[in-house]
Parts: sequence; structure tokens; C-alpha cells
Amino acid sequence: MASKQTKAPSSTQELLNNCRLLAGLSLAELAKQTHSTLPVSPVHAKGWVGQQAEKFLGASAGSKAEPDFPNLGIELKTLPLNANGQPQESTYVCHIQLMGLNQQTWQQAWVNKKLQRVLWLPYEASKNIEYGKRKIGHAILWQPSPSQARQLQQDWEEIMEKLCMGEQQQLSAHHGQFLQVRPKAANSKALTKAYDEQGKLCQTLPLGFYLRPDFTREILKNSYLHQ
DNA sequence: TTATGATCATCG
DNA sequence: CGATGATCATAA
Repeated sequence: MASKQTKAPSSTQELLNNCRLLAGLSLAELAKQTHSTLPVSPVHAKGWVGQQAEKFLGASAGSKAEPDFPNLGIELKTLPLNANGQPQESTYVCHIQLMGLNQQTWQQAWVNKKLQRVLWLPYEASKNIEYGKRKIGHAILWQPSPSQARQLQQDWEEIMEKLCMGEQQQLSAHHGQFLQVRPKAANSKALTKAYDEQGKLCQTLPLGFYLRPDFTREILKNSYLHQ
């Protein structure tokens, strides 16, 4: 008998236990659990599953730049799976502060801190399945392996080299093997402050860090091997 | 506006 | 048909 969870978990074990209550639920059932309405169209509810998962699991609400479970240092990410059970989209990690990125090390980088411990919550996102009938899977608590951490740092350094030179205009999603940079804004006309190549203040398209699907596919694959 | 939660939709 | 660039919703 599952019931609505809204209290922040005080331990990792409690969080994982709560995740077991979610496993196997359809999105329609999730809506009931969180006393929410199932969106009619996912087109206008892009972050809905993630937000309901936060609500159910007691993640700290809002848009604060801190982990979803601050006391546990755990970040929650939903992982949309295609008909073959593979991640079908990239994963947004965080916004990039173009104004405060000089002399940052990988250890200090917000994108790195966010990826220290991630609770992945896979769910069926195939459009072959009616939205309300798509089911949630078993959560995976993940930490980057030494190899993964190395790969991420390598991508980050390549990207930061350009960002710190004010070359954000020349950056595209083509850079980085696993970690990439893409626009993160309401639309293509949105602007945020940055420095240009001459070090002058300028306005530019806001960017965010994303993980390519290949990276999350590997996480999912490894989790099966360890079950 | 800056953050969070992401997926959409077009193009190569 | 996968990836890139664009877009949608919400909070503070």
C-alpha cells in the first residue's frame, strides 16, 4: 500500500525504499500519488515526470542550484527510455554561469559536483505507449567510475577552454564526447551576460551542460550487470 | 532573469 | 533516424 511521500528522506536507504514504491507505477498512478493531474499532452509538460518524482520522493522543491537531496548529496534525474529500453534523450545537467567561470577547476565545477551521486529513475517514454500507461522503472544510484570521471573531466576541459576565452559563439553541441554544451533558454532569442573574445561584456544565448545518451546508456547497461 | 524540470522538432 | 538547436513549464 503505497502512499504519497513528501517528507525529505533522512538517509539514502530511506530514499531507495521510497523509490521501490515508484517502481512499476504508471504515470497515471504517479499522478494520483502526488495528487496531480496527468497532463493531456506531454508537449506542454516536458518536465512533468521529473517534477512529480521530486514531489513523491521529497526532494527540495524549486530552482535552487543545489542537489535535490542536499543532506544526502544526491541529484535526481529521470531517464526516458525508448521502445528498446534505452535512453532516448540527452540529460540536462545544469546551467552554465558564463560570468563566473574563470579559473575554475574540475573539482570546483558545479557540473562535476552535480554528477558525484545521481539517482537515475528510468521510465518508459516511447510514443508507442499511451502517456498515462508509461511505467516507471527501478531507480539506479550511480557514482562515476574513475574512467567515467576522467572522460567527463576531459570534455569539460575542452569546453571550458573555449568558454574562458569568450568563444561561446563558436561552441556547439558537437564538442565533447559525453558532456556537451547546448542552448538552455526559453527560446533562441533569450540572452544572458558574458564576455566576448576581447574580454568585453556582451549578450549571448544561455547555455547548459548535457550528457549524451551514449553516456547514460552505459550507466544503464552497467546497472543490469550488477543486479 | 536565472535557475530548475526536461522533451520537441527539424535537419543532415 | 539520431543529434543539434529550439522550445515548454514553473519558481523565486
